Formats: sequence, structure tokens, C-alpha cells
Amino acid sequence: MARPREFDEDTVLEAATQRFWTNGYEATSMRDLADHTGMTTPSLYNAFGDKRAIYRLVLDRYVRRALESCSAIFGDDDPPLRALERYFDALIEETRADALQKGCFVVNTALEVAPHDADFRDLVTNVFDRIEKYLRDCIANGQSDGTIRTKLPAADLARLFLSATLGIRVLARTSSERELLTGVVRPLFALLRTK
Amino acid sequence: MARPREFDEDTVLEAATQRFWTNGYEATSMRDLADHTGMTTPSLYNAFGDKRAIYRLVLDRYVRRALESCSAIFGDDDPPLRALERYFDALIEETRADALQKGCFVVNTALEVAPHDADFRDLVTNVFDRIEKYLRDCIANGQSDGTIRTKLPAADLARLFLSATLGIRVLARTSSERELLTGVVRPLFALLRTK
DNA sequence: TTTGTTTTATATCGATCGTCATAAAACATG
DNA sequence: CATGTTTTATGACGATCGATATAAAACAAA
Repeated sequence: MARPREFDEDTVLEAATQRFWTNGYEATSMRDLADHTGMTTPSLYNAFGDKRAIYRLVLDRYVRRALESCSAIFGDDDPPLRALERYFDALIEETRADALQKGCFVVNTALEVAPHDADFRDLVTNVFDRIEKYLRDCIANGQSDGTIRTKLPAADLARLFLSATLGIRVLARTSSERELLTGVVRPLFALLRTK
Repeated sequence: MARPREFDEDTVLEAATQRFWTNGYEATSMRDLADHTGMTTPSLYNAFGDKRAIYRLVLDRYVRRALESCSAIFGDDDPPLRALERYFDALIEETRADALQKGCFVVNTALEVAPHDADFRDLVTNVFDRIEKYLRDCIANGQSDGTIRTKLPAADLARLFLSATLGIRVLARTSSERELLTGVVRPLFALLRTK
């Protein structure tokens, strides 16, 4: 197998993720990636392909982990209301800890890249749909077992919860004193409790 | 006053707005602006300053109009619930008509430019705060006159409504069959109606 | 008509962009 | 040790980036 690689693939992809995530696609150059990964640009091309391919690679990696995290929250046998609580707690905690204001990599992609790139638009749409489905199924389960009392359609509620999630992700990118995200979530749970 | 300008300032700024709005800051070059405004790049520099100044100029113009639109909705003497209805109707209609998936210029700026530019971050924060205040005052008024029955804090509700707005703006940028935005809004009004 | 001022168009600056040709270096296999 | 394969580093390609120097063109004021 010839000359061995001198870099750790996971470390390099993680560094590349950080650059694209914080600065976006256009504002991140291949030389910037090289500097922050410790590789040279030809090595990056040889190992992972061109700039777009690398972006796709690290975004897929990010999405995989994000959806695994979602699966862990909603796949547990926690009661639906408790799962939703964990979902928003995780979202708020991640936002609070986001000192660099990276927000959500998928949402950033949705606004900068997706509008003029069909492949990434499909990816983003797919992620949003899956999150919406997690929320919808969870809410529907809660309505079935009576722990969620509202009679509003689970489909509508899921879309609202998804939109609130995306809105929080937008706010996270501009930060400031706007960490009062609990205020966003509180009425959502009040909504689930009402008849 | 020397040689007269050969361009119409408003037409040029409108064209520049469209380019920055649809493609973002980094993906829009000065030559692209020149092509779509009918001006040459030196004329653009002479008339409006450098790229950042032009972006700021057209964004300010956009914000002014957007806030005027908000002021018209919430400044009318419509009952609070009716004002909120008009607010979301306008948002949904604008999104439906947004064939180019431009979304909201301010939200796009919040994600691409604001994180690494304090001036634009201040602008975005200011706009979000003002919209939140419109919503909060409107909801508080409705609670005072009894047309909004929920006892939830108007501050929390306003933050949720703002987040939902931003979420819709994110969805608008990826479009597809996701025009079921009425589903997002329906539970919000149900929330206002409940005790 | 002359002078002064501003906008125009041409042409181009150095810097940086994404990408790659090239060949030396480091291994496995024979 | 020799051969083949892959990764490495150097250096540079053409294209495009934001921004300007320059001077002609078009007006107002004198």
C-alpha cells in the first residue's frame, strides 16, 4: 500500500468542519483549509477531492452525527414529553456553549449553498424532513398515550417546533444577550399541555 | 454641478439588492454588480464606495422598507389579533411568491456576514429586537383588552413568534414542497386563544 | 469660451482564488 | 536491492478577485 499517510483523517476532517462551519463555504479557501489541517493543498485534493467534495464530506459527517444524536433522544423509551424536553435542552445547551457562534452547519448551508446547488438543497431538505418526522411521531405518541393533551394536529405542531428550532439556530449565529432561548421554548410546552 | 449621472440611483440600488440578496455577499463580485446594474466598476466605486459600503447601503435600504412594513401592520389601529394575522399572512404570502428563494435579506446577512463583522451583527440584532418588540407590545395589548386569553408572558410569546418567523425564513431559502407554512402558524394562534 | 468639477470608460494593478504538473519521499512487494 | 504505488512538498498555472490610475466626456459657472 505504498507510502503511508502522515495525517489522521478524522482530525483533518474535524478541522475542515470547523473552518467551513464558522466561516461558510465561499469565505473558506483551500489554502485556509491547508493551514488549519496541517496539510498541503495537493494533499487535500489527493485525499478528498476538490473544495466542493470536501465540503460535502464534512457536512455529511456532521449530519450523520446530528441525526444520531436525534435518534438517541427520540429512540430512547423516554416518555414523549421527556424526549421533547431533552431535545430542546440539548439545543439550548449547545447554543449557550457556542462561543464562536457557529450555529448549525446544516442551517448555514441551507442559506448560503442550498439555494444555488441542487445536491445540497436535497441534503438540507432531507435533514429538515427527518427532524420534522422525529418531532411529529413523538408528539403523536404523546397524544395517543394522553401525556400530550392538545388536540392540535401533530403535523402542524411538528412544523412549528421545527421552525422554532431553525429560528433558534439563526439567533445563535448573532448571539449577544439573546440567550433567553428558554423563553422561546416555554410557550411550546405550554401549548402541548393545554387541551 | 459638473457632468450629470447617467444612471438612476434607485434602479441601480435595487439591482444590487437583488444580487446580494439572492447570491450573498461573498458570491457576488463587483463585476457581477456592474453587469447587473449597467454601470462600470469604477462608477460604482465613485458613486457608492467599496463593496462592503454598497452591501451596507442596500441592506439599510431593505431594512428601512421592511420596518416600515412592520410599522404599517402594527401601527394600524387593528385589533392585536388581527395585526398578528396580517403579519403572518404577509410573511407567508411573501414566501409563496419568492420563486428565487431569496428568503429574508437580514436573515441571510445574519448567517453569512454578521458572525465576523460587528457592524452588521449590530444591525441584525437591532432589527430582530425591533420585530420582537412589535410582537411583544401587540401581544401585551391583546392580553390587556382580553382578546388574547393566554396568561403566558408576552415576552416569551414574542420570542417564540420571532423564532418561528426566522425559521420560516430559513425554510423559504430551501423551498420545495415546504409551502405548508400555514401549518407552522396555526398552532401559534391556537396558543393565543387558550386560557 | 475658458475654467473647474464630476462622471464616465479603458485598462490594469497586485493579490488571491481553485486547481494541478511535477518529482522527490516513503512504503509494500518481488 | 529493484520495482511499483501512493503520499508528500514545491511551485506555478490561468482566472478572477477587489480596487484604481488615468484621461476623455459632459456639464455648470465665470
